[in-house]
Order: sequence, then C-alpha cells, then structure tokens
Amino acid sequence: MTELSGRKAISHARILDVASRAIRRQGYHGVNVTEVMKDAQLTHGGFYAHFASREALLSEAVAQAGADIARVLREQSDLLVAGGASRFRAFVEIYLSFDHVRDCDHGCPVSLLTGEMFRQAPEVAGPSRRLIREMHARVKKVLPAGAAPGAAWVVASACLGAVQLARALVDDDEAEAKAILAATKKDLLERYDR
Amino acid sequence: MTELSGRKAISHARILDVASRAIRRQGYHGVNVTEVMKDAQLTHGGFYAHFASREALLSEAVAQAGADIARVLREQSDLLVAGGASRFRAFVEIYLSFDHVRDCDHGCPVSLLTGEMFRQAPEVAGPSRRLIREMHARVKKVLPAGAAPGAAWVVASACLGAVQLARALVDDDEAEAKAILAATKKDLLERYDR
DNA sequence: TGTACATCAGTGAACGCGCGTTCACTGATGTAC
DNA sequence: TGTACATCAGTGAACGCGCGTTCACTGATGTAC
Repeated sequence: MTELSGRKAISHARILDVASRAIRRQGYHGVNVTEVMKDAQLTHGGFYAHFASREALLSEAVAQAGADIARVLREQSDLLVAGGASRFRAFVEIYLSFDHVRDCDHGCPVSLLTGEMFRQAPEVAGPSRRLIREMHARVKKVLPAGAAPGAAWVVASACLGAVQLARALVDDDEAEAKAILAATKKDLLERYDR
Repeated sequence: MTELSGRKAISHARILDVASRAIRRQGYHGVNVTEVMKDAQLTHGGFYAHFASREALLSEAVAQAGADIARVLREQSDLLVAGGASRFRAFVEIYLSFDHVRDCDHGCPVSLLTGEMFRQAPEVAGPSRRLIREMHARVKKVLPAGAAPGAAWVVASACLGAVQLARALVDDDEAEAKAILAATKKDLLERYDR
C-alpha cells in the first residue's frame, strides 16, 4: 500500500497537484514534463520514478482535477445552500459564475477538456469520460424530482456550452461573455429551480 | 488581386482545404505542416511560399472551415425546409445529428475548436471568435420572432455542449451519445419550434 | 517565329530547438548486527 | 551505541526524434525583341 506520509508520496502528490492545474490551464497537449517537474520543485530526471510515461501523468492529472472540482463544488455549494439557495440554484450559480470562466486553474475539467477528449489516447480518454459521467450524476442529483428523463444531459450541455463560449470571448468582449452566462443562468433557473 | 485560376492559387486552395479538415479532426495543435503539405500533394519545403508561418495557416484554415460549414448548413437546411421543416427545426436536426458528431472533418468548427480557443495566440483566436459570432447570428436568424433576448446564446450553448459531450462519449457508449442528442433536440424543438 | 532571359512554383536537404525518455551517479535515510 | 551496508529519492547530462523553418537549386512558364 502507498505510504501516504512518505517523502516520495509527498512529491508525487505535489507533481499531481501541479499537473492537474496545468492540464486545465493549458489543455492535454500543453502539459510539459519538464515544466511540471520544475513547478513541483524537482528536476525532470526524476519524473519516471513517479510515472510510467507522460500519458500516465495525464491520466492521473485528469482524475486529480476531477477530485478537486468535486470538493470545490461541494464546499461552495454548501455555503450557498446554508444561505437559503436550493441545491440546483447553487450548482448553476457556481458553474456559470464569472470566476469559473476566469480561473481555469481551478475550473471544472469537463468544461476545459471535453472538446479535446475524443482526440486522446484510450489511457487518457477513459478517466476523462469518467469526469463527464460524474458531472452528469451531480446534475441529476440536484434536479427537481419531476424533471424529464434526459434533463440532466440538457442542463449539463447548457452549462458546458455557455462556459466554453464565455471563455472563448471573454478576452475580446467581457460584457458579451457575462451576457452568455446571465442568459443561460436565467433560463435554467426559470425552468428547473423551485 | 489574386489570380484565382493561377497554378499557385490552385495549390493554395488545396492546402487550405486539407488544413481546414485537419484542424477540425485534430485540433489546432494537431495541424502539422509536413503532413498538410503531403496531403495536398506537395513537399513541405514549398509551404512558406504560401503562408508566412504555421500560425498564418491556422488562421486561414479556421476561416476556411467556417466558410465550409456555412455552405453545408445552408444546403442541407434548404433541403429540409423544402420538405416542410421550419428553419429552426432544420438547424437543430442538422446540428444535433449523429452524422455531425461522427464526421469531424466536415463538422462545425465551433463545436470542434471552442474548447481550445482561449488558449490560442491572438492571430488564431481572432478568426476563431468570428466563427462563434457567425454561429450566434445564424441561430438568431432562425429563432421565432418572440424569443427572449439571449435565447440565441442559450440555444447555441445547448447545441455546442450536446455535440461535444456526445463526441466525447460516442466511442465508449454510442447509445448514450445518441440519448444526449435526442434529449437536447427534443427540448429545443418543444421550446422554440412552431 | 525563334531565341535569350527573367520569373515563378515547387523540390529536397539541412538546421535548430523543444521535449519525452534514459541512465549513471549522489546524498540522504533506513537497517542489520 | 556505533559502524557498515543497502535502499531510496532525486540530480543532471545526454540521446533521439519530430517538427517548424530556411535555402540553394531545378524545371516549367511567361516575356521581350
């Protein structure tokens, strides 16, 4: 079993943390072994004592990003719910927030990687698809009981599309990016929040 | 002015055609100068007589892909409309078709590139954003007159998200991919078609 | 109509750099007795 | 408690390959007279 407090395990976790941010900010192909190791305060030579290959790193980094965003969504959602919001509203407010569009490093990996998933090797595509299914399950859980079958996919599609479009335009026209988020938020809340 | 029937112009168009398919299938970073030139039946040495740099090619290839999909949508849409469909229904049926998910080479570049747009250099991001705006305008044009402001962004987001999710899952679970498309199609038609 | 010359599109070899991967080695930590 | 040895995590140099870019050259086309 992995000795979680061992020196090597600590390095491993630090590499993964760095990589899970890099893969979100720069995409699958933007992850650079040398750069990741440097950011984790190590030299690149030691990389292969931790991972069998760059692809193995990508695969673990995707999973790490998924665990990250699950925790963040849970924590922020709990806060909003404590303030009186429904679970559904909390999800929508967080996912379609301007901060989420802006802060790629800690954003939802589904919104940052889905467009490239079908181009990845099986070893990387597998864990990536898992994130999509987790997001789908998350949405399903917060939807009101009477929602149509398929509603969770509809909501997930809307959120994913809106965040991606906003991100693509934000540097060029911030107001338009915000308008996309606002329109989608309004639409989803009117239809599903209660 | 460009002599469109000249030998060089013909080669240029062939390179662009190849590149506009490659960029959709393989993404921005997947476009390889040597490979594109080879597929255009030329040697890679001649590339810089046609383009100032690889990025210049990407920029033109994006625009070419946009022109391509505009034509395809227009043609296919006219057929469906001739068969009795509304313009809105035609758009939704085409965009959310299984063929569109499968045939990346000739698919809508917005669905294939949006996730990576914010990571591109300005020279490439500019023409890319233009495609998003064209898609938005296209949706706006086919929406019923009374639609809420922002409805075009909502519809565009839904279509974009659904196609991307379906593409990411189709190799793993074809039925699920089809279910995503069907749910989104049904939802959009119920809300906006008449 | 023919000759000489200039221009043009494309060829193919080479260059340089980045990056994934390998490996001999070092210094620190742990263990046997 | 101390000594000798083994193991472990990380270092830093090097290798090999892919790929964007450059360039001298070739063969074809166009032009002047």
